[in-house]
Amino acid sequence: MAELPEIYQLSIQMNQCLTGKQIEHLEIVQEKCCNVSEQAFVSRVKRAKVKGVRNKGKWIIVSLSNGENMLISLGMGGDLLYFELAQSNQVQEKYQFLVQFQDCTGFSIKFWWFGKVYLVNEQELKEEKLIKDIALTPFDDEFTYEYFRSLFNGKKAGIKSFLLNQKNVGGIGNMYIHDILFKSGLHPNKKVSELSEEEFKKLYDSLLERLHYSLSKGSFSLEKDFYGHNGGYTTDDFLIGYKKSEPCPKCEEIIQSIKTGSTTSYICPECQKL
Amino acid sequence: MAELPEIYQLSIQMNQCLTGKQIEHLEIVQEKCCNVSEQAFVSRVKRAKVKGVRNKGKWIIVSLSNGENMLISLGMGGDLLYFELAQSNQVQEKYQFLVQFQDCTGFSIKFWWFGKVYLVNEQELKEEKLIKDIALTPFDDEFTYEYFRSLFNGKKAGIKSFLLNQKNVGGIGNMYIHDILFKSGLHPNKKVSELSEEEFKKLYDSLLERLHYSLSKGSFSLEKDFYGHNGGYTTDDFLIGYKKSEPCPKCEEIIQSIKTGSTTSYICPECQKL
DNA sequence: TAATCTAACAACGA
DNA sequence: CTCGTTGTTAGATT
Repeated sequence: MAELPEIYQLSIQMNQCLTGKQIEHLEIVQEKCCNVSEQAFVSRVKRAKVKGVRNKGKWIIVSLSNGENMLISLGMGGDLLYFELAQSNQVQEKYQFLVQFQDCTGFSIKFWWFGKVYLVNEQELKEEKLIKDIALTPFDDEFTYEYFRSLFNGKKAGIKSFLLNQKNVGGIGNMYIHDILFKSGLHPNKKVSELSEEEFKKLYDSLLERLHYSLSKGSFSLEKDFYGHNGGYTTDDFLIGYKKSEPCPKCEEIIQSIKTGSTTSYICPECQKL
Repeated sequence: MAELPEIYQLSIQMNQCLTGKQIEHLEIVQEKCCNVSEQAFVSRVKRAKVKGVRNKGKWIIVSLSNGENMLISLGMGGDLLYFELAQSNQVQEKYQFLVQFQDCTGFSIKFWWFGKVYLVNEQELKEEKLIKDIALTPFDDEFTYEYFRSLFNGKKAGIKSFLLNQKNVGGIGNMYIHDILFKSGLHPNKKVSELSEEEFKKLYDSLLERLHYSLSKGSFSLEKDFYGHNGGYTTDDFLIGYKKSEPCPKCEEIIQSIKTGSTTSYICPECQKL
């Protein structure tokens, strides 16, 4: 449940808050989350300063002054929280990973289920298979309609499967997708090869509208931002997602939850036909 | 229908017959079969001598004195035939590829569906993706029972799918497999993770027995060897393969043909249970 | 009848 | 709610 709006917001906040800070120490509670040992991790980042923070798809990349990069994936969700020792916002009780800066601030990460913090240098950053093939996100400037449309050339997957594939579009997960498809009038299993130009345009617009709308409200209300504040995009803002058995806001038909491959989908059987 | 016995026999004959001969000219009728143009092919092999011929799985590799290698795949079958100009065994009427040596002998290839003749140097030979991952064949000395048994560690595929995968075992196709599995008492879809040690041993023995037996009879009777002679392993030698509706030689049950994935399988429903 | 690559998809594990 | 790996399947190839 940390998709593009949440991750994007986090990376913006982290970039503003952490840039320039010097790493003092670091704690790895769960070594399985990392690609290197705690010892190696510490020795490679100690005394380095944060050069900047950005996102790539659902990943957060913390670049350091010495060329190292911390790659953070929240997996299925979790809390990535800022703290100030000896201030009101203390370190969260449980966490798997923690960084503390010289000024006694820092951040800790608690994964909900699976998460990762990898350390890679500039060269490894380019080759790291977990992130190298992640596509542009709808928040990127280059994500124009022409670009979006061209992604589909020659493809045959179902539209939901296609959009969730991070090699096609970065940042979309199984939460915002329901409303994006509903607003486009598309069934999750509709083959991309069967979409009309009209449908592609509607899809592009819905995609941007839903994600920007959530971002504008501070992202999802059940996730916390860097400072521990919940977002303002509540379940009331969902159009049909997770609204099983409720009436469709357009046609009053009853919303259904169906199995699409290995994920669940919420659809209006009247508005989204195959 | 050119599997290990046929290909192995061909490569032995070609090695004996062609080694030392110097290439005089070459003709590519269907350029799509090749990875380089006819012009490039000719210039890279002209005047080179045949250093040796061997097989890798179902591929035939003709190595030349100048470091070049011709990689031949008969695909689903075809005729690879020796000729002597001005002798009784003339060039076959239709062919897609032909090599002629200085002594007015040569060979021509007629694919009946898809086939390939690639030209690669020593370096490319190691990297060529079409052949680099092909596993040992049951005719290789290193194909011991211990080796064979170790292939299955941690695997979960169905046994037929596993054996036809050239990355596991080289040279097996959808013809000999029917009798190999029948003789082992194994259903094609049985998971390899569920095989007993007894079954692995029986499988190894059946595998070697069936393939060596065919080779000993000159391989399959509906295929021609390098000199145009048909093999002596006839459909009468099949145990149950292609014998739909006939009685099982062991238990008299009626042989069935079933769909297994995208291939057809012949099984005795009594002797080969899931 | 037969071979293999590819894309898409399902099941499983971490 | 994730993503990678492995295996399966349908389609295409000249």
